[in-house]
Amino acid sequence: MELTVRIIDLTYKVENGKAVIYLFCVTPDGQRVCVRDSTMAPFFWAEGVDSEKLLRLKTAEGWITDVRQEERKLHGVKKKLCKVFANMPKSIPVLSRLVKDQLGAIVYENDILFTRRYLLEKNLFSHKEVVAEGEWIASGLSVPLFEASVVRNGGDNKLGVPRLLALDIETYDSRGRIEPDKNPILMLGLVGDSFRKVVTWKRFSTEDKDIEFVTDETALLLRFKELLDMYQPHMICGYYSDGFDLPYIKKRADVLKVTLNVGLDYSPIFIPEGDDAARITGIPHIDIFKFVKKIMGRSMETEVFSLNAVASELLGEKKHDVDLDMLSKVWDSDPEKLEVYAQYNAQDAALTYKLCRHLWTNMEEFVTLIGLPIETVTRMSYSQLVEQYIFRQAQKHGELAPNKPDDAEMEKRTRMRLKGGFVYEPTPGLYHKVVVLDFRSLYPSIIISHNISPSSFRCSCCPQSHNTVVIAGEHYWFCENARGFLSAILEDVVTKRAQVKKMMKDVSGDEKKLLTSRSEALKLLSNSFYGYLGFAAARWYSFESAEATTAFGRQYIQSVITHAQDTGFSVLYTDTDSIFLQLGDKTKEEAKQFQNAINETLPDMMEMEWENFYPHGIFVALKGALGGAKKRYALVDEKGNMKIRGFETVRRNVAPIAKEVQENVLRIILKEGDVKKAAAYIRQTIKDVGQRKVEKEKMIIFTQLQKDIKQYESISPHVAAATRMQAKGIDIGRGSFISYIVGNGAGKLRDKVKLPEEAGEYDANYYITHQIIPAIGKIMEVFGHKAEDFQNDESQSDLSKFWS
DNA sequence: ACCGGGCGGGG
DNA sequence: GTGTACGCCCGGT
Repeated sequence: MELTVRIIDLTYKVENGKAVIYLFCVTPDGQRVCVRDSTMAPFFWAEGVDSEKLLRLKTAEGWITDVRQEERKLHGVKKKLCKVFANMPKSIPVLSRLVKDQLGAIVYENDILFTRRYLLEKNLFSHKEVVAEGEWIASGLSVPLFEASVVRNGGDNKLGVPRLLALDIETYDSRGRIEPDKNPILMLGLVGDSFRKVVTWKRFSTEDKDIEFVTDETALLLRFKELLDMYQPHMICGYYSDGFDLPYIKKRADVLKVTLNVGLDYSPIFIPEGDDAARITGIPHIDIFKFVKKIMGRSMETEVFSLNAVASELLGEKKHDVDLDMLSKVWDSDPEKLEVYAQYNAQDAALTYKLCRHLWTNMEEFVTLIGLPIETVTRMSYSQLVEQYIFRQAQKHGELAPNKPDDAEMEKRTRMRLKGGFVYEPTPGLYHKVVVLDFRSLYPSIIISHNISPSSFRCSCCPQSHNTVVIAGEHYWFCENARGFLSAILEDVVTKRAQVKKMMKDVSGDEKKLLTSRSEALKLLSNSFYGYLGFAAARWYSFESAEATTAFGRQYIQSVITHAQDTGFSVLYTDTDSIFLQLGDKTKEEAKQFQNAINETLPDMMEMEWENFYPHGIFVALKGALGGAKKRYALVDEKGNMKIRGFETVRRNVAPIAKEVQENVLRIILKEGDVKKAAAYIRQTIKDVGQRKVEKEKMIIFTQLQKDIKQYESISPHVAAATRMQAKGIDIGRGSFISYIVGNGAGKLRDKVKLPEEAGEYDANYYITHQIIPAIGKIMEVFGHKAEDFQNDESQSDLSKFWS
């Protein structure tokens, strides 16, 4: 019979000396089943050795079972190879080493995980339809088992919405230390589809029917298994559950000698070394933290990936505000107060559940793009995603995967330094009628247009090619006849994305969300190709390709600069892929004509886009800053929107008054074009601050403690504030938010720090010289003002009256 | 500038 | 599991 299912997880076992694949699957109606396939043998490739010799090779555990002659390409070059089959996956590293060392052969693809090899060889994709031919057999698993003689790709239909369960635990902790061997799990929160539960083992009165009491920690662990068996999740998720929740649960089960055989094959939770994926056989586990940090983080605002920060940004929802450091004390001596902690626990699980749902389409798009299981894909870095994607395509094209670099090669590669994009430094000043144009996806489009690939680099057929770029006096050219493998793949990704974007125009709702996620996944993938080429550990590493990509990029932007100047535009600033033009006497229409003219000279894949037109903008010098010139400008468009880059307005540890003054100064200059008014406004504000007419609230500096108070060597203002908070009985540690005011008084800054509620008068002089002046100084210097102009005038003498 | 080491998340 | 994260920040030189 035939069975149509979607793979969600897979593993292999050795049975009677043979590797057997177990595919954990979901049927179209949501049943969990397992498909067993014992038809594939592990193999690797060998070059430069004959079959006879190979077949004689044998070790105690491993031997070669078969050798077949086949042809494959490496970087486009055809090779005659031996496909070497072995008795077991684990024999592969041993045997391939012997083949290399004793027989002098070159070996390829001898480090491919067996489950990945299986999916590649059979062209199967996780979460997409697969068809198995075979029959149901007696199952030793907790789900039905199907023995397959054939498993094949069933098309592009995808997994429906899976049954999901989020988990979170609260633990006893002794003075902030996590000691799973000593301290028990106090609460277990589970949230699923119309499912919510907190299990705990100390009784307190509550109205919440989702809170369930058990006798002790052992009972809590057993209840966890029961609930898993009852709910039958397709997947489970947690927040940093690879590094905390699941290892903790596993450890407690070991300590208490509880059999926690939650795997669908009755195996226990598997915790690897380090903080890699915690696994439950047959139930994929997603660590939301990992996926957010590695993949989604790039397109997010937050720099902190705590559950609270991530949930706030993505869901607009926060964790419950409870004092977690008190949990252990409350547990010991005041259990009636435990309810808030149970609610906190449930909320954490709920946020994790919602995040997983929110990010589902993003995760699934990557899964169906790469084809590997969700458990793997959600933990991969960009370069791994690119590599796995290339690997899958290589298979289709009969291309071998190049070997990973050895230690010596790695070292060599890490020392290489890439020259980046071209920056045309702006002259500080106020500018009017600024047009910004930028290249759409500059690097991907260059790689495609110039056929940049290891296989097309310095081909022998077109040395006179005009597809050449010169780097340090050397000619780099790429073939004009044969399509390079990597650039062809990348073109395919970009083309797919264009199709998806086209489709997006005609749909809405869930379908639109799906296509948006697909487009984002394809964009992230295509934008990562360039970085991948220069990534030291990459199989398809090509420093020349990476170098050529940035070199062509510099060439393009420089030619745009020249062209712009020849056309009579004044170039203000450029960086890598964007150019800022001053219109002067010219019109926007002429700038558009210029843009069109540039586009006519560009290859098809490349395009200069109209970013925006800005009536006014200022550019500020950044002398003395580390790392050379940085973007520091402010522009205002016709709708009045300000585009501000590189000013400290965004920084947290600056007083609101300084942010306010800076924003207002930029607004007055950009929108009203009145520098005198801005200067007058600054003088007035400084005067007001000097006379303390500006309210205290605007002087509160807000920051976060990066480590525990004791660990600070020097007492900076925020540490002094933290110490004061601690003295008041507030529990302060790493991550605590600190707010303070610099008060009037003598001595060092740290002696003047006051908490907002205890502060009397603020130190006006400090706020003027250390907050306001730095925020506007660089801007006003552009207009010939010196910082002292604002400090030495009458406001300062007014201020002096208040000095004691 | 260049490196070596340590950390993130969780309680 | 046919393995050995990775990128950033800090402090020292």
